[in-house]
Amino acid sequence: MNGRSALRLAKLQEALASGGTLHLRDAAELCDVSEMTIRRDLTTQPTAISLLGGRLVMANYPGVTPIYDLTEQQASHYQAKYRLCQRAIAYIEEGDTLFIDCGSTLMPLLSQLSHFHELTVVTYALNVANAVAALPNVRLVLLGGLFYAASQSFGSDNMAAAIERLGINKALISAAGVDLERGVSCFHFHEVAPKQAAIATAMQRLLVVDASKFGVVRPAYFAALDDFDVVVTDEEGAPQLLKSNSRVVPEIVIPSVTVA
Amino acid sequence: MNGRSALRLAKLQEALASGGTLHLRDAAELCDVSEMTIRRDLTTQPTAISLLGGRLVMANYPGVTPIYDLTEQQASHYQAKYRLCQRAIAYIEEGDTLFIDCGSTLMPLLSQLSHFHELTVVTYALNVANAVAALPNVRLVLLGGLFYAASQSFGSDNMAAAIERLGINKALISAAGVDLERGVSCFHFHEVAPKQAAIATAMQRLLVVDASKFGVVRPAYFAALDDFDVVVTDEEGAPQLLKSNSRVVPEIVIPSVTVA
DNA sequence: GCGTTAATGTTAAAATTATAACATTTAGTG
DNA sequence: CACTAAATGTTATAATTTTAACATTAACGC
Repeated sequence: MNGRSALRLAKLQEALASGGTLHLRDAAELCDVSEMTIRRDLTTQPTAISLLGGRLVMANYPGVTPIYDLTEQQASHYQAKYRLCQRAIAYIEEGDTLFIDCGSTLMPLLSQLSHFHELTVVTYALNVANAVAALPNVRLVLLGGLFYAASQSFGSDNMAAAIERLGINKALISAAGVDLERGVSCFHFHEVAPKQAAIATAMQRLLVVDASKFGVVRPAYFAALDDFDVVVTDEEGAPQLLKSNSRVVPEIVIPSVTVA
Repeated sequence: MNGRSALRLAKLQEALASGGTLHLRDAAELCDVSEMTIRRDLTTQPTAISLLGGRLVMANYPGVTPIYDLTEQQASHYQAKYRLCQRAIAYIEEGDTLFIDCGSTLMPLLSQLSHFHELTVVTYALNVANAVAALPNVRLVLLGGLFYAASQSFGSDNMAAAIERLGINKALISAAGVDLERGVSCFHFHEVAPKQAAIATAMQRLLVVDASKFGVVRPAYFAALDDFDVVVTDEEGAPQLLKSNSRVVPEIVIPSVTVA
């Protein structure tokens, strides 16, 4: 009977909603059925709950335990991101107030922040906030507003004003496209205001992008390349790539491009 | 050698920072050691990573997969919370703009919101935001500010103003203490401003508390009991309990207390 | 270099979890 | 009421994960 199966799953989902895991054994007891029935519910019905080594967890929980495992390839693709952030972290100093942009690029940076004694992170991204909230040594300021699921970030009218009120030391900005002529761009328009405000306020502006973004233009323009003090990227030939992909660029001076 | 173990864990933690799980096998390969060494790292060193059925997950991820399992007792204690929220949800209607307070009381309510077609949730709590962010049918407005880990919520100067700008329909407020004479109170002072602003703005004010909070006074007072239109609680004798625990209360009229 | 100790690897056994097959119960139908 | 089919339970078996013991390797001091 399909209906009862759905009821059980709803019950379990509600039990898991506030976080945590539930052992299959406990789940079975909670629903007063056998473990096998719970297993069958999970495989038969489409559900947000997944079974991980005998324990039920919410699969869709943000940043949480997704169904997909990081395979080796993903892990090595992660390596690239990680190295990129390793270079970026060289610019961070004790006591800094950092603006951290949304997206996945800067995520590997965050866990590294635990090595510092005291930092402040300003962000408008939920995934960034979650990662930073777990760090006891880092003060977190989240700029709220209406949530945009696509970028896991918030947008609001007075975000620019809120950013300008903060004493941001260094802005770490990510981008989806970088072109010498057409400038630096991203996908979502609501990201433009916070990025621009951070660039305007910060004492030091770092653009953190992997080389695959060079020569690419995305819908939302938010800065010229020379608005940044430093461009942190991952390939040796990145500056050349940047030049070759755009047309005429004699007068534009690339800032100090960091290449390990 | 302790140092290398820590290095490996750092590497793995960074790999997991952006969410996801890593199979023990892949973790071992990533670090170029045997699975056994990873196991030992995990048991020897204190770390935020936990092993769940052969997969590495971040244990401290907010609302995420904590190390503790919900035992039966916790699950049944959850039952109480769940029933409380079941009563609260009766007041929610299609299209509502809800203010959801911080704390764990209202968490079971959130997954129930998926049954509606369209809702808006306003909150200043990170755990609430995370749960709501996963719901495609609910618009999320997060009120940001400085993060307070103790209550998983944010505080800022202009939060009251931000709340008053929003058209909040119903405010669902939780509390740590309710006393007829001394009013409604919570633990943290930074919660007072948002709670009061929500109470001031909302068209309908619901206090959602289990009966164990009656007769209790906590440091931060934020409202009188009759500031609320509805008190949702879980025990039959709750209103009586409320009366008996305070001293003289002839003139105070308890609003419509919901008891199933 | 040698001996010592910590770190890591290997292997086998134990415990747990997953899968499959078949038995039993329950709900619905004529 | 008997019959059918879906749902659930039970059991055995396979696969995986965990634990423990011992072997091997690497680091360090003298």
